[in-house]
Amino acid sequence: MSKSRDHSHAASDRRDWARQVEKFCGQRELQLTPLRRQVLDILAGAQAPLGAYAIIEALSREQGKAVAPPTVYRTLDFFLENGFLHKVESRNAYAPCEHLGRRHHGILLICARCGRTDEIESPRVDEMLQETAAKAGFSAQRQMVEVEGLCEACGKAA
Amino acid sequence: MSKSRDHSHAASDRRDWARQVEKFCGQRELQLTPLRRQVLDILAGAQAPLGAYAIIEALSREQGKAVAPPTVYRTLDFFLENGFLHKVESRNAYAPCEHLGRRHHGILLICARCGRTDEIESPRVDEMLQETAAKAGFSAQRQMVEVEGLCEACGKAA
DNA sequence: AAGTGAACCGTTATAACATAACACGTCGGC
DNA sequence: GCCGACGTGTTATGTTATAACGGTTCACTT
Ligand SMILES: [Zn+2]
Ligand SMILES: [Zn+2]
Ligand SMILES: [Zn+2]
Ligand SMILES: [Zn+2]
Repeated sequence: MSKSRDHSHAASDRRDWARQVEKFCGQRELQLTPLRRQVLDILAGAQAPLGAYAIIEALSREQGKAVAPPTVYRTLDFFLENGFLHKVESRNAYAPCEHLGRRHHGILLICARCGRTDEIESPRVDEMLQETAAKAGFSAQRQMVEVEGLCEACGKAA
Repeated sequence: MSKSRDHSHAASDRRDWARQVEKFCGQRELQLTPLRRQVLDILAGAQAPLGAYAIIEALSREQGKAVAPPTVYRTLDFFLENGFLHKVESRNAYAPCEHLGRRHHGILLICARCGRTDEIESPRVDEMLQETAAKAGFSAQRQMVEVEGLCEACGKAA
């Protein structure tokens, strides 16, 4: 079934992500505290990027008591700073980085129908973007590329 | 001084934008009402993309009484739907489209220092993005490309 | 002329997203 | 024992966006 390079978003992928984050934290001496692990699991268990408040709700359910926004935002900051997560700017949501450990600019493919995202990398796009910006006298530092459309599954369904 | 293709963001550019919007509304029988014209002028008078609440404040000042959010958001929707404005997703702000009348995906260059934006077009980037997405089984419909860095002026200053 | 519907705008309230500021506990170095 | 770094809890607030309802105008119909 699975080709060498697929974009299936199976639960196994996300579990993999969680394991890799764990590994990275070990390597870099970052503290993967109980709270962080809990948020990690919530994110790993989601099929699509979650908003901060969705995480707050999930966490509150699990803990049986209300969790306040700063608690979750701090955790998200930790993940973002360490490159474990990308913020989906057009949706105010947070998606696991699918290329952990590689220095990269992600390109996010966002399905308009099912809401799932896929992250791809393209050095060529990155380069061309740099160049194109440079032609306008602009020196690029950071880039955000989000593409909305239909994922493979939803494309077939439609 | 000015080359055939510059990105100066002079006040004249933005005034030009306002005139063109006016023209388009005439051509397509879109109503450029007093409220819309007022918002248009506020946007045209800004040096950098404005947030909705900045527009609300400007409008409230001009009208001498409080203007409520829906009033402005509806106006923004009108401009967005007709392609007069781009939303800067990474900043929750709204920037004049610098390529009115052309069907295009804008690439926004956002200066981290002065906050101004420049919109450029690149069919090559667009194509490559389409292709790259297609390779992942994804059919792209809309794309948001935002690049943060230093504009020409700020680059020289630094 | 009265009736109808679309487009626009005002108004109130609320939802959704995000951060400031301060307090407390733990742990490791000194 | 003291200190500072780090992580978390808590309260309050700031920022961005939309829902829902009402009223006016105007073009079009009957
Ligand atoms: Zn990534
Ligand atoms: Zn889909
Ligand atoms: Zn444009
Ligand atoms: Zn600048």
